Amino acid sequence: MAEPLPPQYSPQEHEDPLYRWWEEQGYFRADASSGREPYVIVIPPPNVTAVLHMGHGLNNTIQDVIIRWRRMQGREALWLPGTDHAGIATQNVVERILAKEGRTRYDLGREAFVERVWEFVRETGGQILQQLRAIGASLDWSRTRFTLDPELSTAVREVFVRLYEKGLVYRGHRIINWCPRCLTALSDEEAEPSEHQGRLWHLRYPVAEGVDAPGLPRLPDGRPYLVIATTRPETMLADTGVAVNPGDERYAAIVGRELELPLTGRRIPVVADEYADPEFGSGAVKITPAHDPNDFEVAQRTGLPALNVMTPEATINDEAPEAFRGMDRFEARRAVVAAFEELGLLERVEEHTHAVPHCYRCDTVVEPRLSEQWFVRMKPLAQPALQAWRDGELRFHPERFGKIYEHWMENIRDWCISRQLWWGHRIPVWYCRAEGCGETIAAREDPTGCPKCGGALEQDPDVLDTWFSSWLWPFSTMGWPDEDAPDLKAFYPGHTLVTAPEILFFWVARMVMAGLEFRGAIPFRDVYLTGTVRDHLGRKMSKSLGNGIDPLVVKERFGADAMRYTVISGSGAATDQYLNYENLEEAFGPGRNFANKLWNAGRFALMNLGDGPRVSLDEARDHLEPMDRWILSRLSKAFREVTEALERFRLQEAALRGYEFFWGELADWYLEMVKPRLRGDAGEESRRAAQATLAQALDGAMRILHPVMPFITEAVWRKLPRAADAEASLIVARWPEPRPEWEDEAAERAIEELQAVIGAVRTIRSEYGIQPAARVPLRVAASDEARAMLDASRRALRDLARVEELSFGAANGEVGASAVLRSGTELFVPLAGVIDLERERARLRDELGRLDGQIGGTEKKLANEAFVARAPENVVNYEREKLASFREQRGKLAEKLAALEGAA
RNA sequence: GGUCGCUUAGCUCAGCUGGUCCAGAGCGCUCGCUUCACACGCGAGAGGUCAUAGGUUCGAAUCCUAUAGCGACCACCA
Repeated sequence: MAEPLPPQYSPQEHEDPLYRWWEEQGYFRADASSGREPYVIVIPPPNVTAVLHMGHGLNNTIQDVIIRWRRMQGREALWLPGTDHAGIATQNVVERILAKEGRTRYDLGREAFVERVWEFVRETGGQILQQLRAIGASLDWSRTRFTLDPELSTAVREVFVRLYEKGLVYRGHRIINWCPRCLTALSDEEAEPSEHQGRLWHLRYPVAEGVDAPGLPRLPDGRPYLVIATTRPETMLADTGVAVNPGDERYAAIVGRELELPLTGRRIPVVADEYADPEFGSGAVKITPAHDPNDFEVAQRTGLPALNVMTPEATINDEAPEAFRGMDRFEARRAVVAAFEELGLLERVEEHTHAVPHCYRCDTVVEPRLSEQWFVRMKPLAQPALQAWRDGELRFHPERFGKIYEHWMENIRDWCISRQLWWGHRIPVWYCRAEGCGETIAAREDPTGCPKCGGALEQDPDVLDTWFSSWLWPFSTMGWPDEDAPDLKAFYPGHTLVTAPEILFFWVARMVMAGLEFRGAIPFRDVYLTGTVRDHLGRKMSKSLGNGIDPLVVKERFGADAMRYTVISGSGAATDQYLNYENLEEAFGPGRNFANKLWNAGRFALMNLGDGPRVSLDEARDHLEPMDRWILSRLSKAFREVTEALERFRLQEAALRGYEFFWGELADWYLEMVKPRLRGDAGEESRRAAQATLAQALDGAMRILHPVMPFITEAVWRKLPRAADAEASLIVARWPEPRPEWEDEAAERAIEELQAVIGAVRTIRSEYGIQPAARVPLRVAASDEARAMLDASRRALRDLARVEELSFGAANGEVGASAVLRSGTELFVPLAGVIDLERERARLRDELGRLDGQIGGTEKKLANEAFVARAPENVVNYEREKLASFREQRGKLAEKLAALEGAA
């Protein structure tokens, strides 16, 4: 037979055509009317501007493994794809492009800018979906969604209006996180704290003229003063009070009196509030209601006014003294400190490390700012979502994330959902402009006039937080709010969500809330949290560091299967994975090698299983040998273990178990043992039994490995002789169930004994340098049971251990090497005639002599007091270790020599 | 500051409810192999005080306590 296939698997040749074929055959498409039990995963929609990176590679491979497995189990499997419009992120990208043209979004105006973003999205958006095809993701492309699709926008609007009508959406003046660069509000989750080496300035506020303040320290001019501490001195310009603890004796006398706020000429009162901690600093705290959330609350309790001294860009506005107007906030900080110092009002400055929030999109320092925004009241939504977890309906993998979820849910705060952006879902709220009307309406359909007075309406200029559409994703993608939509009925609620722990609060928790609120059911039962892909130095992979790995480059060099195997076998749930971007071979070579191993098993099958239909196991049943029963037993157990691992979301374990079965059991042992039978050495019946078993084992191995390595397994599987009832494609082939009737403990023990004997003989061969081609005699002393097992396996022993002749009985004063197995079986390999004893003895004596010389030399060196005293400690230790190692080697050599010299 | 996690061969990691793990894999390393599927391979081997100190137990890498180092998340201490 001519060489049928090249000895190296070429993923480039097979992967994309296979994917196209699967897609054309419609295997990815879910049928809402099949009536089969569904299994649903909705993709965490990547940003529409995203390009594939390893994080996506990991996350989507995990989802694909799960969905492929469930599809093979016969479930109506739906994995729904789509992208997120990603408000700030996308707007920023387009603004940067405009900036290169020297323009801003304001130059274009709102309408033209939004159109420009759409253009950008249409041209370059969604390429990540194409890239997901390349790594084998079996997504149902007929159901691709985008968060700004008309249907999804309808859902967003419906939800907003419903919540508004229920009083769960409200507008209010609050301190929010403001990004002075993006010029928008951010949610608490979007303001990311990072450690910052800052300072704590202690400032003196003198009491107002005529206020008596016994017990306070005094300035040189005799006026008493209070000391307050701040990390943001520039905000003192907006102070409207100072708070002390009501129980603080030191300040009891001046509560209700006034202070003179330096630099401003304003007088501000001292108020009593629990917020002031007597233990911290001086116990007095400045209150800046417009620039700090806590101060805002204090002000509400104590009736202090709020004064805003900053523009949206975070420069000082006209509310502040003239000297500071127009300054940037950090410039103002320096100026304020300098002014205090000049006035002798700067008490002291401390170094102070604290967490400063930064914009998660542009990393600008966030400025807390008083402004009017829309909020969702979260407590009523959180309660049932928390209960779902407590009742065990919602599960996290790994479990510990449940507690994190609980903690967040218990301490949930209202969600700021308005954004001062242009790209996104416009807030469906209109204000009546008619004098004295003041009507505000939230509407499902654009209104034409004020329902109350008929006056002209103006729509709220803001858009909704991106996550306000994302939290509806599990059902907005399925036709909601149409409760009769077929997809919604068939595929909601779904089953599993796979995502990064970072967005547990942004997204996961909110989806659970939305699912319960609007559909009365949680959107998924299992939440699998992925780890982070890092480089070999433990850094997150990022564009700016240039330490990323492009999955498509990996695909090109190693194949998508190699990439998939690497990420699945390389990390468990919420466990970070370290990949060296400078050494892709190290990271992905093993996966490629494994794929190649599978390929070659396919070649082997082609050469040995013949062209006809597969020999069935039933047909061969009466001629199965122990090795056949062994591999079938192992196969059944692999089916069970891989399935159990998948059920417990232990994908890594499933992949490694499949690897071990295929390579360590099937390829290393069964394939080798069965070769003579396939050649026909043991007759036609034995040959057919071997063919049937091998076909079965390869078939099973391809099935359990398919979810992890879909391409190579399909490529191999379709080459195997076809069983009578074979499916059209491995992707829809039935997931195998354990076969108790195959499990055979006696066969397993027999083959284990055989493996141990072969291993021992190989060790002896290797140690004595016996020529590979040379065959050795073997004598075994074993229990009757072991003896019977081995006797039945003479052929395998002859081939795998290159044993000339197997006999049973003890050694009898002969020259040779012996070994004792764990089972108690003793074996003896006579060496006379196999190796040139005289030469081997001479060689060993030579080596012994050389070692003795080295040992002597080292001993002498260590006996030298001057050396031990003067040489560095590590050098002396090195010599000692060397000596120990020489002695060990000598011992082994002496043993070998003794064996060669035998009893004589 | 609070909560949680991690610390096992040179490297990256498995070891699930304590007992065939007198510790396993992959990579790397050493030695030997063009053995008729595969050198992206085959065979053999070296290499580990399971972070440290106590404790529970007949028995602990596995449970408990403390300590150290690393990491994550949360947090308004100005």
